[in-house]
Amino acid sequence: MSNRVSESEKIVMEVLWQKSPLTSIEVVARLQEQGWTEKTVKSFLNRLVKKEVVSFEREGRRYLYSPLVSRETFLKDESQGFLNKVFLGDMKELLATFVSNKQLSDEELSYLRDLLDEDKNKPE
Amino acid sequence: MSNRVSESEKIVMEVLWQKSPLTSIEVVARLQEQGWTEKTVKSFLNRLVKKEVVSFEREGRRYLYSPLVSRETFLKDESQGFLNKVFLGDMKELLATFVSNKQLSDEELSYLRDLLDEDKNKPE
DNA sequence: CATTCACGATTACAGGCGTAATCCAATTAA
DNA sequence: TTAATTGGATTACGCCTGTAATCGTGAATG
Repeated sequence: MSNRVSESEKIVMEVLWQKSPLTSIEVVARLQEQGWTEKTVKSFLNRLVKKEVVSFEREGRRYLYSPLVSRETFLKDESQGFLNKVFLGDMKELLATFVSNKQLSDEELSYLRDLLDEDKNKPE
Repeated sequence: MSNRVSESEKIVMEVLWQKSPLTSIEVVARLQEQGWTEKTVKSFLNRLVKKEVVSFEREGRRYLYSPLVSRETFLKDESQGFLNKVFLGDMKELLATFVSNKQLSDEELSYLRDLLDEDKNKPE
């Protein structure tokens, strides 16, 4: 099992989810525009490997890093955790909070309706 | 401004949101069933006061604690933060993740539809 | 009054996190 | 071949968190 992925670590994961495998230099390149230094990114890659959410294979003296968990799995787990921790598992309250409070644009609302309609017709 | 409320600290907030003001002993009472010791709860109350999310007033030698932020505000902020950090602000992806993956029961689905219908008829 | 409680305040301490700097071995350049 | 470079591994370090223990003071008790 793997330890939790922190907020900043997840930003690194995001890069690898976009494209992988990548060398550390490539990951650094994609992150330093956002103010991250090479050292910091390398540290994160190390921790992520230790946490077993990122793997690597040697390519000469470099490593090629890849995510070990999919973004979908990660998002699903995070969502479940958020629901449980913040909303005490009360899905309705979570939905109400997102839907009201104008946190949804008209377009998002209609998108959501479509989602629900699809879901309604879904077998099982 | 106030520092972030941690996960465990939020559990203490939850108690105060249910009823307040409460003395520390009362908060302890409501939490030790869940394995928290008196010392730990007191520490959390202290930190929450320092973080300016809980206030107190003296009642003799005791303190009466009250939340300074409402549960609604807190949930809304947390939701916004979650959306931004985990889903990179992509509300549609968040919704899709919750709606699909069978994270919604039939009842929650119909509740959500009702919410949307209400919202549709809402002025502004 | 002297001693003991009760309670909040202060201090503790290990592990995680953000953010690197330093170390070391392999590689490439001089 | 020796020096400089490169890249991962190890170490650092202060702040936050979870989880208390100890301190100090005022109150209750003997």
